[in-house]
Amino acid sequence: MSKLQPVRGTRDLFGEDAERFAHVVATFERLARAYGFRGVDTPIFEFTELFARGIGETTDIVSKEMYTFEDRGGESLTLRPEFTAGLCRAYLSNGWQQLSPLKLAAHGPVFRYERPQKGRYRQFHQIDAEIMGVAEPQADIELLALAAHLLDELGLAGKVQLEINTLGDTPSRLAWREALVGYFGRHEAALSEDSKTRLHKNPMRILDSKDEGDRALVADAPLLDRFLSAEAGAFFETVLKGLESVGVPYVVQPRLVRGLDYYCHTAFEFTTTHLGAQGTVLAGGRYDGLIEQLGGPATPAIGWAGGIERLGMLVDLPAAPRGPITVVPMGEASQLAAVGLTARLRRAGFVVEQAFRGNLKKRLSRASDMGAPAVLILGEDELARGEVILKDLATGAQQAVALDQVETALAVYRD
RNA sequence: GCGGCCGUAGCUCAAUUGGUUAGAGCACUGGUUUGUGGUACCAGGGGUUGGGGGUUCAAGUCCCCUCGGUCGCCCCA
Repeated sequence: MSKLQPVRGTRDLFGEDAERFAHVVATFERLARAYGFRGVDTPIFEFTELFARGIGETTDIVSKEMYTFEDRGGESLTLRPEFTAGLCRAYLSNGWQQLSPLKLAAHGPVFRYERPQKGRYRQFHQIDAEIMGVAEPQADIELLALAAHLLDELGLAGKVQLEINTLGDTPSRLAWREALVGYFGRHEAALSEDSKTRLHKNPMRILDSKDEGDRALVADAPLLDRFLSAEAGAFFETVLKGLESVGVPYVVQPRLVRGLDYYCHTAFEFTTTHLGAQGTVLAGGRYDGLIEQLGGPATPAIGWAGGIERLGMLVDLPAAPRGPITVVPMGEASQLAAVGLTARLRRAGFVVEQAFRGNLKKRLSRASDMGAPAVLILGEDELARGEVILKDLATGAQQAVALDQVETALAVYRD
């Protein structure tokens, strides 16, 4: 291997990988527009403070996974580990309250310092959808409908499952959390080492543990139901009914929680069993308190993010587009004429490439490799006659075409 | 951050118990055909065996460190 390695956890996107990636993004952007979302781009770095306050100091993401650095002016900056905090900041910075309710769609790189694995990178990419300023469960339903629709369009309907839960409103969540701390605290000795840590940092995560001993305890752990307020319960019911109405299948997963502090009410994950340990492909939830916590007015909001690499690994490769019609000059005098012809055809809207190296065999071979449907051979003889040879590479048939009639003859190869 | 497995040409892989100049297919370049592709045949270029150190008469092969990948944990998209 070369000494020039990419940074650990990063990779170069090219060829098939790039096509899969672009396919996911293009499908997302098309659907987001159809659902009335507006595209937005925010910086890939923000003040560290934003993420620390927004996501939660004790979360793994903030406490050990951020790319944080001091710039030359002495400011502590952080490469974004997720989209939501930055979008909320933009919402407040730009006074987008006036546009509320606001539906936003974004995509781009995010950064987390984790141990890389398949489907897990240090620079990875997300598509992201957020609805800000809507307290009604209709926003939850619409956002989930978009997610499900996207996964359908990507051909993943059979490969993913929607798991959903409610984390309740703040009072119910706090009461539940306290009950969990009490319960697991009484059984602390029996907990796994990881869960002992979770007990103090993020007790709800114990519910997600894969440790067998933990699972036995989790089975008898208090459920949110007991603490769920009537309003929060009704809210969740409405969301579930909405999903049924929209035709989105789901599984209620009472132990589903989220790792970021700002979530409340609806929490969900689309998971797959096709990616090994990296099962989550798209996930999100409601975060009614976040914008206020960042110093803005109380603003209900909900959003999700999907991993482009993970989705890309699951989708079937989109059909390869037809290659370019290839202009093949032979002889020095033809070279200039070919450049002109190529430019003329490109401006006329054709997808055109030139093959100007090697012998004719080589040039045709290259055109063939690129998937060219046809080549235009322009030699000295043809040039003298004011013609070009049009050869169809699928059939092998070729014919002489007057130079000023090329566009017409190529009409059948238009996309 | 923890544990396991792996690392030979651009790609996929060979290389007896450690034993001469590390091989093959695909790809690439040239030729058979100085102007006719997808087939065939011929020839050629390409490697400090991820990197560093050690053991040995001798290391791709054994040991240590390191870098990277991968699987599981953790976490998450």
